[in-house]
Amino acid sequence: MGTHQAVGDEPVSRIERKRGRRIQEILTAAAELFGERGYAAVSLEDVAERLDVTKGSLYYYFASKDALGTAAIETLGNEWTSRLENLPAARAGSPADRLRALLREHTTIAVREYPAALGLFLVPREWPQDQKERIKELRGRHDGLFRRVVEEGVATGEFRVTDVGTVLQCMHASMSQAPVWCEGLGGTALDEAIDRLADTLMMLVVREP
Amino acid sequence: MGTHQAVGDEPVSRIERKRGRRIQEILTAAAELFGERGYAAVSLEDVAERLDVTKGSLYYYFASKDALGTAAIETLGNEWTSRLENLPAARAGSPADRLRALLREHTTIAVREYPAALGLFLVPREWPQDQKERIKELRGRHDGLFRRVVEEGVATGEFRVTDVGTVLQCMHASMSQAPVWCEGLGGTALDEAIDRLADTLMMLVVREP
Amino acid sequence: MGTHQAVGDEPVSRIERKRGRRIQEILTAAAELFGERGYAAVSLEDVAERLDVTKGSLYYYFASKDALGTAAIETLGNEWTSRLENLPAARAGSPADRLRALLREHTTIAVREYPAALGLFLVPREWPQDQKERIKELRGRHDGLFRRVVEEGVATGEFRVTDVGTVLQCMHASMSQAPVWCEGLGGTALDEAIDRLADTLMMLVVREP
Amino acid sequence: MGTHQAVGDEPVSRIERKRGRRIQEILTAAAELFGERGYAAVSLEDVAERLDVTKGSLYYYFASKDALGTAAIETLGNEWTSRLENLPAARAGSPADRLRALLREHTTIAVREYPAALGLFLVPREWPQDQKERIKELRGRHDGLFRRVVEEGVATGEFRVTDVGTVLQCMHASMSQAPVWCEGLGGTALDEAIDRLADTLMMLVVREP
DNA sequence: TATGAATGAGGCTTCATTCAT
DNA sequence: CATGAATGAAGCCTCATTCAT
Repeated sequence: MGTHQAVGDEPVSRIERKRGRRIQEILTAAAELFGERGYAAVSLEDVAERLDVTKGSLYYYFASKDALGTAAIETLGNEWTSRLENLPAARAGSPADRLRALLREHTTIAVREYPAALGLFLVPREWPQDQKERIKELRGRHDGLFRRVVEEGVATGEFRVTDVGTVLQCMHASMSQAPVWCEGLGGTALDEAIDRLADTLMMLVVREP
Repeated sequence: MGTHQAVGDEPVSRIERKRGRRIQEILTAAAELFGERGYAAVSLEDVAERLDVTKGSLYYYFASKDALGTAAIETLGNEWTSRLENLPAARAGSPADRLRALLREHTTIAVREYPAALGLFLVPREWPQDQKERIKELRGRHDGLFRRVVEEGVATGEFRVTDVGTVLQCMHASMSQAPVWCEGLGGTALDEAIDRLADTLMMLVVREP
Repeated sequence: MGTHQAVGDEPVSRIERKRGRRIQEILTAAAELFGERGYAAVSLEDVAERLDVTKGSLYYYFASKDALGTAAIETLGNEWTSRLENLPAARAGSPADRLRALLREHTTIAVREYPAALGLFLVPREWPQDQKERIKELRGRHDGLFRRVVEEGVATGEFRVTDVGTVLQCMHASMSQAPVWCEGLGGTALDEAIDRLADTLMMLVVREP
Repeated sequence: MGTHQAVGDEPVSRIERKRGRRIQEILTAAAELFGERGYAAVSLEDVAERLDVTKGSLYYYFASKDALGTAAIETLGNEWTSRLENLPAARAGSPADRLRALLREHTTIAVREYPAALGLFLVPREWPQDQKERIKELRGRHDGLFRRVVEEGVATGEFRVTDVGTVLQCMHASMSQAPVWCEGLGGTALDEAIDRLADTLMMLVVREP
């Protein structure tokens, strides 16, 4: 049975496109749920219910819960990174402007669209060993984005940092927790909170006049 | 009978002291495991095994897994906070010195002694509602320690911050992730990593000359 | 998904009819066992074994042991009452004839078909509170059958009773114990025992010439 | 260790008398609880708690829960029977008067003092096989009391019955359920209910003028 | 493809029982 | 005698997984 390639590269036939779309739906639902409650606390029944299908159907697309989990993270990570990569404000301007844009966008996505899914990257503790590797890879690519900007700022003398790696870790950790702090906030208050976070994190690369 | 009071005030008789000690053993083991893998991913079997007893025995001391979880967090949080409160270097000197001392000690405890337990405070997502309240309380007391120093520094003009609340959140989030980054580090490398983290986080309150 | 509605109104599709049949099988087995040994003394393992399935399967149809218990009683009670309601001999003739017919049929069902299940109605002591209400309702409907005949007999002067309610209670209690006395009896002896019981209970409404 | 004779004949030494008294306390508590909730639903913890001792202590007096159960029933049955045997009104007068006195007293004990314990005799279904035998014996002796009076009444022509055995069964069954009907009744209402029951059951031996 | 059904392992919890002190 | 502690089997329940249709 031609099953379980899951996240293939390019769907070709109409039927495969449909399959690809279905997979995306599943992954989206799964990512949301895993993010909301954590991997262990989500059952396939939960995922199936959100999609209005039966548990069994999921196995047509994914070989196991673990496989679904891995793929969900992967999809999520890729989409996220792509959005940051394609953010216009992050591609031009001074390193400071670009970094702030990245920080704001990243936090906004976290808080607005995947209010919980960020925990997935942050807390690989509860994931099976297999997935941990995958997650680290994804984070690598993700971090690369920020790293390039920071290093460029350092190179141009615009930034001054204690240690690039540590700074990036702090940024990531802080943004990942944003959905938790911001729980319950909305509208303007939320925007302001995001701004405050970005401003605060910019302090980590600050170069005083 | 005399079961399930768990975290009583002060044990009196010899027998009660013994009981208290046993409870502490259990709580330590539980806190470690919950911290390592998350609440949902830890079974009572796991806890029991680490203590080399049978599952059933745990129920002699705790009425349920939830009760054990709550107590584990509570104990851990209290001990942690106490240690920070009693840290000599955190009680005298300039706000900057005291803050750095707190940051280093907090991170050291996290990395060295409870390499995993910090996640408990950080990720309340997956905890039953009951516990969430408790965790928030504990964090409040914990955060208060840092907050006082930061606010004092701001008052004296020694610190300059974007926003006290946000700064504290970032500090906490960052330190909580330290055990994950530091996984595998040891000896001098570990000390240096902790130093780097403290230095980096000090940037958040920096007052330029 | 389509789980746990258990005792729906009328099955429609073929698949739902099949589900309904399965549910009935389970309920029958459960009612028998609960009746034989009492609610608390029966494990789902017992029920499953009698059906030659695994414990877990039962949860596909019933959300809990309590739910199964409630449904078992409900089904049993309804079926029982229906059979009495539709008994030809209980719908025509003098009250005395009809009452004796009811007594005999009721006892026969108890002894022959649900040799044990009667205890379910009789001993609500050990049932969770929820079920107690349900049981009382069922008994109400059930008792109504007998009550109508007795009251009619009293109205026509054919019967003379001390107190209708008390008489009904005695009848019910006595018939419910019949399976216990009759344990081991068979064939003619059993028929005679049932006759004797009916005759004896008729004494409770006797009107002397 | 000289344990587990449990219900010995005559205690001799002071120490054995004390032991005997303790045993009686335990048996009383146990009988009450078993009667209230049924054998399976009562834990030794429950029994111990009512006596304000620890579970373990019970094993000094009884070898097992089953042994305790058997002994509890035995004690209860014996006491009950003795009280009926010694009832003045049941030892003199016409069979009718004596029978009515027995019925009333029996029901009164059931409802007033052991509001639930009667079920123990009535529903041996849920008891381990061992106990069933014992219970049947006890019931035999118990029934003998009623039987003698009924048979005497029949012999003198004062009573007319369909069948002595059946009549006795009905009486017993009906009285055993009394605590259930009477649940919630009190004072005069309770007395009246008991009277009604006795009057109703007297119908079973009625000899019309 | 999808579903309804079933399975079996594992998790939480209770409880009769044992035993050192 | 009595207790505190521990055990292990058994019970309820969940859930990932499989499979016939």
